[in-house]
Amino acid sequence: MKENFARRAGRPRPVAVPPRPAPPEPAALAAKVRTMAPSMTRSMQRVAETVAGDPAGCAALTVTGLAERTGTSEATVVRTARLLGYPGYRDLRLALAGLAAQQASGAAPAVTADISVDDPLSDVVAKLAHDERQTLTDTAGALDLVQLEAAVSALATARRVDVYGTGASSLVAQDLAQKLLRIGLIAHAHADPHLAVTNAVQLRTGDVAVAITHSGRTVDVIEPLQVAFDHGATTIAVTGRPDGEVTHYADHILTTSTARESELRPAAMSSRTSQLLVIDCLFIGVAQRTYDSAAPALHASYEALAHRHTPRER
Amino acid sequence: MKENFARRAGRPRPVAVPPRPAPPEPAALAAKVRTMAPSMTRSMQRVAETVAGDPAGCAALTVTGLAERTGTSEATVVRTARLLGYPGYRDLRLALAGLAAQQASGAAPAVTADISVDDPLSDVVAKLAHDERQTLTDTAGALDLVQLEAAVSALATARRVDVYGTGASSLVAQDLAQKLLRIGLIAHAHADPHLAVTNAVQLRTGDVAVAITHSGRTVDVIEPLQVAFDHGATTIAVTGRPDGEVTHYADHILTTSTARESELRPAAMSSRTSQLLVIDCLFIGVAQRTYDSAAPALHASYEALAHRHTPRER
DNA sequence: TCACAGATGAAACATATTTTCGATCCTGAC
DNA sequence: GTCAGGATCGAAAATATGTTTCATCTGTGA
Repeated sequence: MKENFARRAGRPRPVAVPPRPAPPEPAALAAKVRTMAPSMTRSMQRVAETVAGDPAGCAALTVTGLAERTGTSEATVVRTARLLGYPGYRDLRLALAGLAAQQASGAAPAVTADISVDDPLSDVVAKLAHDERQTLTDTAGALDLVQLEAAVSALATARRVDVYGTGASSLVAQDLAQKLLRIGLIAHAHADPHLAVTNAVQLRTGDVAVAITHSGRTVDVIEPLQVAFDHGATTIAVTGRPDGEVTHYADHILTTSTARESELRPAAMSSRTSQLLVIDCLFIGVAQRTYDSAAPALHASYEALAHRHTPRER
Repeated sequence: MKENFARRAGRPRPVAVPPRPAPPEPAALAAKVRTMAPSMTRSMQRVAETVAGDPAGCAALTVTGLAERTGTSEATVVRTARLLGYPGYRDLRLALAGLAAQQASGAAPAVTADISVDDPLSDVVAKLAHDERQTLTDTAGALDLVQLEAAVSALATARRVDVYGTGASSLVAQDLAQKLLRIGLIAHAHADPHLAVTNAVQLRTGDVAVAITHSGRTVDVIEPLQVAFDHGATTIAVTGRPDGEVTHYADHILTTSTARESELRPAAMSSRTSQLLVIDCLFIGVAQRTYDSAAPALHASYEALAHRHTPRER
């Protein structure tokens, strides 16, 4: 377009700045259409209305397509675009795409409902993602930084770390243990309650036991924690119920948040997300405090895994 | 080429999914760039980064302009657009305009600084939560619903389900298996690659094998999936690399998103979040389709656990 | 070092947009 | 009624833009 002017300038014409009275608008396009409508010719009005009525659809059309759809010609479409303040149809189209995107992103609050049996998969995905995001926000907001700090300090200096979790929480427990192992700590996750208790007996002052239970009332997790507590270990509870029985034997309590649940959305989902966030915070905190040993350890474990991958493709 | 490989592995596969199911995304473009970046050539990466970094600016450029700005050629720009899932540059440009509009209209601009060694814990919590939220949004936006639907259908009617995952992904694999078991499916997670292969041999048509690997190149996971594939099972890959080797043996590919990573924030974190979301979607989808048997099963497993909790307090 | 596969850009080619220009349609005067 | 003058409009030419081809280049493994 710049080029157009340049080339066209076959005649002297000094440096006259083009009129350009209206800068291209972002989204107030419908308004513009309404203001301009009276000064438009019939065909142009048809184009303008079509465009204002279905930005998304029109953004997908070429000049020719839009001309056909409105029963006019390409020239008219371009003229309309000019009248609306754009240098040409191309730019109108771009603005249209923007408008469509805005409309689409604005029209997404309908996912707060519960997941039901006949929801299409697209809704399931949106709702799940939304819920988990909500859970993360809640958890992060409710985390007690003082408790977290204390828990991190205990872990960072621990001689040995035991983690207890059953059912869905056992995966979280394993995750924590795996991560701590990777930065050189001696950590173990116990899913079997008997072994957990057996091992808890070994713990003493300076060791750390972590119990992960959403309900705060899971016997299989409370028992080993109590044993560890009684043997002098520092105990940490990660639970959704800061008043649950598990907290009786916990030096530090980290509260995970609870989201609304339903038949199709069992507790495991959002509580797991919440627990994992807490675990990650613990891990990063510990890694920071033991950075000198953690960094090489992380590197080493990465290197060790490399050969388990097929050679690069590309 | 994906399709080629699948076919080459030679076995009568009835209805293949349409070759180009990837629909152009509206706004989850930065995410797409990140997932695809590793499989891009240098010049293409330059283009992708430029585009992701300044959507508004790039939307104003023509192919030639963008080629100049990135120091590449028009051909490369078009190739990049194609790789990102658009039919051509024109459509990428349109998407860019949409993205720019969304960003401009107050949508949260990415303010993610990296986590560093001396961040206070409060920052760590906030950054982690923010990142995971971002990951969820990206994953949900990039999930291919057609593939998801197909995967769900396969799982819902499966005689038996095997899930493969190693390292951090093994936890996700276990999670999926646990969940499916709870709604009455016969599912098993294999962390040991030998046992996984041994068991994969048992699979046949009507069975389903799921491989979970972020890198898409984890041998221990690819091998059992290939065995399952060769034995006629329906295979599903949950991976962050839609072009990884694992996809050669996958009937359905579910792409997890990749977030920026750093020393203190190992891959495991956001990829795990992403994988779990996908897993949950699969689970809910299956539960919906098998509702009549799933609902009582869920209830039964809940009841069975009740006595493992201490009697209600308060 | 060589051979090869893949990456890259210049230029040919195809498509989309803009402009030109003549046909048509309206309006109002006679 | 009809005719002049001007506004409106679209077909098609002219131009810009996007896409494809193909030869060259670059890096990699034997």
